[in-house]
Amino acid sequence: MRGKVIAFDAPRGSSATKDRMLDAAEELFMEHGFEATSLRQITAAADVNLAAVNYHFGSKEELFQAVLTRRLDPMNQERVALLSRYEQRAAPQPLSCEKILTAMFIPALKLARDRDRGGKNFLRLLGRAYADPAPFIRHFLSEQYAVMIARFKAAFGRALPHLPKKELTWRLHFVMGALSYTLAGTDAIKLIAALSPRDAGNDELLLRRLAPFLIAGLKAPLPEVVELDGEGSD
Amino acid sequence: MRGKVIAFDAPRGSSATKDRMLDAAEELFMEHGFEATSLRQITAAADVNLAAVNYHFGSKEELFQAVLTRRLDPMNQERVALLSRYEQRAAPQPLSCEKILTAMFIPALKLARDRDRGGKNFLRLLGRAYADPAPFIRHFLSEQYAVMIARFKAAFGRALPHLPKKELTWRLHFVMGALSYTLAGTDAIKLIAALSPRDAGNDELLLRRLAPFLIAGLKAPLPEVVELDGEGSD
DNA sequence: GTCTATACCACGATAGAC
DNA sequence: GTCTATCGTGGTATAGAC
Repeated sequence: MRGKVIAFDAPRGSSATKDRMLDAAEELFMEHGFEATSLRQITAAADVNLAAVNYHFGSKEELFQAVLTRRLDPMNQERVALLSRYEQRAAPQPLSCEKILTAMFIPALKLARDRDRGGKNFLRLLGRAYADPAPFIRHFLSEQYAVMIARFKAAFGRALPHLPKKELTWRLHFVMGALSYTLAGTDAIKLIAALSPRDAGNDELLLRRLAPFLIAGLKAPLPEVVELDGEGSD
Repeated sequence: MRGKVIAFDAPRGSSATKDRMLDAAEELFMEHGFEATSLRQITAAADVNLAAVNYHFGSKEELFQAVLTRRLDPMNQERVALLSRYEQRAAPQPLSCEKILTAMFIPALKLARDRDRGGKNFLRLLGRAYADPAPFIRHFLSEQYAVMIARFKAAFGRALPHLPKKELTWRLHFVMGALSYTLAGTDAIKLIAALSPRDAGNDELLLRRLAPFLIAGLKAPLPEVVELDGEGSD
């Protein structure tokens, strides 16, 4: 049973067991978060021994990273590829903010719709991870996103030439924050269900509402030097 | 529940112990998050016995809620009070989005600056809690925020009369998300440090950059063809 | 190389002595 | 009110079976 009988030219040994662990871990991490999921739950669900996690991945943290990388890496590569395709098509003119944001959203949507593997709940896991206090998660994600973010930042810079670099950095940070938070939300899911029950679980609607909000924010006038607390109560 | 009636001006014995626990818990929860902080750390820092947490608060979860309530409740009450004051002053005209957002931000800033109590790091804890997967945290926060959010939603509704209610609900969700995420971020802190080292730890600058972004998003044009029903909404 | 059984220490919670 | 002792469960490490 747990022998890995691999037909054909399947790669060396580990893949069947490792994949079962990754699948089980992904599902449980999505449901309960990182800290609240125990290795005993994961290994029981995957029908492997408790020690298998440590053998194949080294630790619970590394298992978590492997779960994220498996889908995140291809998605970010696709984002960059899509952006490049759009740019070549529009050349020599720079892309619009709308188009750039589309290049970010479409691969995320594609992942959300891939029900076979992970499906939309993976985005929730990702959004949560993005706000997790654990230092190893933040560090890992910022490395995963570094290349993609730099690429999109350059594209937005061309689309918004009047915007100082500093300001663009901030606004991209806000964009990523709003996106992560929105995708992470159980709140968002409840909102969809409450506002239009027929569309519950429809991430496309969610992103279509988010996009104009973010684009307007990116194009917003520069902050004025106004006293925020110049309001005289007492 | 263990009803503990606190006297008016003579919080005798127990209060000191509870406050020490709250202070220690706040600091440690801020640093490591809820799950990653152990009661043994907290009780050691507060110099009380391990069982004291369970005696005074009932559980780790209830201690966490007590930590949040202590500062969150006054802050949200202040937000509502400030909004009412602005509205009375501007009557009969509705408040601008800028002014409404200011009423949200100022009490947060005030809390951030109150170094004696918690200081700015409390906002980080709050932002994290807002994205935490634990159901009890989400449930608790949505109750804490319910009144305040409803009040501000009505105000924004008057400021943006052309915006359908559904859309406003979504955009307020995005606003809260971006705000929480931004305040939660260690990333944001690093960003400040990287972009303008002299202003590291200055939350006011952060919010002053965030405000125009959010206001533009709130005023953004409606998303195209969102309704699949074909029914006119709102 | 893979996998299993098991031991280890830290965690949250609680009962009962003082 | 406070403390000690203890229980069940958590992540991790390792010795040895296949």
